Amino acid sequence: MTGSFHFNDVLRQWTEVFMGRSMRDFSAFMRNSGLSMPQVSALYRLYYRGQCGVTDIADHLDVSSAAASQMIERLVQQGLLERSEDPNDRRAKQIALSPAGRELMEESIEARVRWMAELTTVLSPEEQDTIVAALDALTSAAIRLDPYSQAHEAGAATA
Amino acid sequence: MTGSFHFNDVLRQWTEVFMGRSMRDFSAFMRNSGLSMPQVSALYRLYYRGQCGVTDIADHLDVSSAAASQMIERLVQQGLLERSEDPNDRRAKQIALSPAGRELMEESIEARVRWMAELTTVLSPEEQDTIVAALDALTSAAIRLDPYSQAHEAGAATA
DNA sequence: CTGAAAAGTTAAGACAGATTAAATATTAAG
DNA sequence: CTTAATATTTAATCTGTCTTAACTTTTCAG
Repeated sequence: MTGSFHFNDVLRQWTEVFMGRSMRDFSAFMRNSGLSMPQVSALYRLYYRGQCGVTDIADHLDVSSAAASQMIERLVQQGLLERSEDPNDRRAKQIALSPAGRELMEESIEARVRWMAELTTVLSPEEQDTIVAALDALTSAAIRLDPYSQAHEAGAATA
Repeated sequence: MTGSFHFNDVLRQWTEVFMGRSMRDFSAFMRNSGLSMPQVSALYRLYYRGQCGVTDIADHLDVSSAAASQMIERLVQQGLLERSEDPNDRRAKQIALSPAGRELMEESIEARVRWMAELTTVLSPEEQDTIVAALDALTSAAIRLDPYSQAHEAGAATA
């Protein structure tokens, strides 16, 4: 049986290492893309939950709808978002990732995947198997505890 | 043998889930603490590598030293950093986390640890053991590939 | 139809953070 | 000692983001 002392110890070490690296890379990503934290947060929100309205973004970022509107406008001009009228309620706008915006999000996730993959190259096949099993278990646990963890599908539901 | 297709698939799913959650929490952390991305990045840099000069921070953030100086000034005023004269070179300043700053960093890491720990509560003891083994292997791989991944010790080197 | 509520945009003002250029203080070279 | 280089700060300016307030358009309740 693995003592819970050891367990938390391992968890903390991994988290420290992972966060240290992620922070560096993420900071560089933001500088390279010229995006601010609220902008990135909005893009991720759209990546994970799909299209939504200006007010949804504002609520998510905890800012006024005016602020969200302005920020979205800049992202639209940069070609990362698409804004269209909601056919069911013409007061509302539908905000969604543009193909370029989606690509940006995918690339930022891919960078993290690449790092993890690189780590495993220095590990034995047995350790790699262990990692697959562990991450698989963690993923399903995360989705069980918070179904919104799953990324939103890209294309429309072509029935 | 675990096929590499399966391996990358598992890696990507975990990364998506993990990043989605981290992004939400991290964004909230920044809003709650009132910090910007460059500020957080600077604080992490100091947490992981310890005290350094203004120019080091500037290089790390890829901004001018004037920008770093101004940003550090705000963080000093907020009580998160301490700035002192370098006794060996009185042109230079030594920037370090204040106790409050260190506490803030530790708390942000702790939040991530808690989330991971919470995930494991819905898993079996066997899965938990697998996770310990996997994260342990990943941590050592990360440190082997990039020794700077390890966090800097808090106290001075006594002895 | 009329008025209230809702969704978003626009405008004006404040602040953070970036840049460049100039200034200060200290160190290093000759 | 003088000059050049280094480390940081200050000033002026620009951009981005936030807020509040005012405004438009559309929806919904009577």
